[in-house]
Amino acid sequence: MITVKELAARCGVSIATISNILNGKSNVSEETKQRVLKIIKETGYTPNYMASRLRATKTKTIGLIIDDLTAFSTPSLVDGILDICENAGYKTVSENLRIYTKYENQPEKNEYKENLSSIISQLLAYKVEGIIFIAANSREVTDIPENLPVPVVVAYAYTKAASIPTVEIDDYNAAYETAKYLLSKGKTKLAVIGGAETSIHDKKRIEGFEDALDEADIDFSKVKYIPGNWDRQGGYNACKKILSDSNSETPDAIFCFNDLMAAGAYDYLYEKGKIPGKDIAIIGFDNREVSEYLNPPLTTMEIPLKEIGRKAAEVMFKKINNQKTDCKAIKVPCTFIERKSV
Amino acid sequence: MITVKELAARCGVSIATISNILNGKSNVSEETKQRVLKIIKETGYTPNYMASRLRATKTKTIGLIIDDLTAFSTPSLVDGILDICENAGYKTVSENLRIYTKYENQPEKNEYKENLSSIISQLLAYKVEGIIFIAANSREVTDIPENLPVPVVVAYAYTKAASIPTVEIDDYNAAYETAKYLLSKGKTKLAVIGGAETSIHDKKRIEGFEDALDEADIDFSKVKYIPGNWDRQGGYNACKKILSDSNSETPDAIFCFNDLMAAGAYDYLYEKGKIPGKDIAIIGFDNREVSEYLNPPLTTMEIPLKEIGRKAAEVMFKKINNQKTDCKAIKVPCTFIERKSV
DNA sequence: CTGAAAGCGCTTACAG
DNA sequence: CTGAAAGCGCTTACAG
Repeated sequence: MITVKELAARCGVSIATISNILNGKSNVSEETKQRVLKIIKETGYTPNYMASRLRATKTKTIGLIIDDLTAFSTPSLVDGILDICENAGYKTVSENLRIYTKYENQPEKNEYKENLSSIISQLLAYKVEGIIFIAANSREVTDIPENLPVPVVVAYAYTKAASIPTVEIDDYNAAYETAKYLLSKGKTKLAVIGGAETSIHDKKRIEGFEDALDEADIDFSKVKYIPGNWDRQGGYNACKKILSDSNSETPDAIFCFNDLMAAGAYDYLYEKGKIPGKDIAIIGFDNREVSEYLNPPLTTMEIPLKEIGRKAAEVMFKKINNQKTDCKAIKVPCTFIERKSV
Repeated sequence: MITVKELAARCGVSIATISNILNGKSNVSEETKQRVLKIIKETGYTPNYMASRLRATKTKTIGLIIDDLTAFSTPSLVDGILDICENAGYKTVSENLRIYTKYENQPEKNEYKENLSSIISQLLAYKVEGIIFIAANSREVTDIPENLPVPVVVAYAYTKAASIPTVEIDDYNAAYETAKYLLSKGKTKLAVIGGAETSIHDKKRIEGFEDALDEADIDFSKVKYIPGNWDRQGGYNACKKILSDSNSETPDAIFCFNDLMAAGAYDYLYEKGKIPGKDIAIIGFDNREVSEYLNPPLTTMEIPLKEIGRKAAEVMFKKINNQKTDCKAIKVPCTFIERKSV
């Protein structure tokens, strides 16, 4: 653990000069610069970020606040963010709230809010130049103060705060496209297994779905919508409800708002001796690993997680560099993955 | 961003007293302690870790070095570690090497080694009390110096360094149990789809498998072993090889060293009009999400990722507290998950 | 182009 | 029980 002081002694210069070289200041002669750089390499000296951050104003680091690392979406989101940050020569420091384990996935809990607020303070003390908040799932995030001294970007969720840009998936268009696809395959008797009625995803997707049907002059009011609680069992139950409703005709396609519920629909169909993709078309959402292992492989919408991460970081750098951004709410398009379930 | 100085002024005490209170020193009168604590709460003061870590010797923080956050195993490992750390009142600071994206998963690359070494320096500058290294997959890790001033623990991989404890899955026993299970189900013509011949996993598992067969007086030399490169396509290919080998009889069970390869074996069986679990028993490994969505649901071995994380952190705290540990290489047992594929 | 000095927000002996 | 002072390893005006 060699310090600037020792390094300076070794190089025969002052610590100020070392610092200037390390920070790319232009006021150092090429000669001493090279000499110092060489000795730095020899000694393996690494500056102590702790110390420099305490003093510096620009730290070239972004703070990451992570709702929960174990959310299936989080690692890829973070990876996309790191991609851009590293390219920009920025470091990253991350804090994991562990909302699943510690707060039962309830951001409205007081302990969660307190933790979040204390973590924001920490990050500011760290002199981060910006904060990216990474939600475990799409929701309205409400507890980030608007008057923070650094820019904030929310990834994978939404916020009403006008000063906080958000980067999300484009639920509306994803559902719109899905409906179009189904129609193009001659499916007209449609049903939807949603996540939860209160979910933002559900609302946006239903809008997109409805608009596509409208354009094709199909009566949207006839499509059955049953929420499936985002899990396999819920998908099973919803599928059961849809198929055993004797008041309306059996649908020829079911759009499930995630792959897990689609798998639940598969379960029910198989149980009834029906074959997904043959007797009834099924479409999923997320393109989780599971989807291509289902039988038949599930046609689904891929969420561009890494891309969302990248975009969030890009918006952050625009803000940091004071570029004009009219990007309050960026929507990243999903990618349709056609497999065998339609 | 109120500081000790302002806080001290507000409380009418010195900054030293504030510090003593915050660090639980016993040399402060109960009265002033309560008064200060109250004002801390009112003002929402949070100490600046940056500054305190620069000065303090005991920082109550553990450094985490993560091979790659996007490895399927990493989030749960980290979650287990955090569990124990938070219980112990320790914070955590993590660095993501991104070995997949940046070094093509090749730890032998020089850039990887340099990055690792610089990150270790950073963590030491951070005054972490210990470092936990979290591998993306099981391998021998070679580039952690033995003479670090703080204890190091390696999770999910192995190292020869005598001073570095490792926490891994118990491959030997997992395979031993699997073989026993297969035998108990009357399966005697066995085959194995391994990962890679050079893999530590393969070696240990084959040992366990062999010992179980020996005990049952079954000739191990007759079991076909084909490496499947850990992925679905490889599993498919390996299964094909096994079933089209005309020199030996068709096996009645195939043990695949991960779930993905088991899925590949499923693929091949279906292609040949055979039904996994009925015509040929298949067993997987990992208990990835995929396994319970396969048709039929895959019998497999669950890797106790969170538990490995917990154990690694526990060993770390033993080391930090100078407790005797004879735990050079801890093996955490896997959990057998019986489903429908045997 | 170079260096002496002040200071970032804390902790740690030490003196009282 | 309390506080003044030194110092952690840097960066930042500022003077030369």
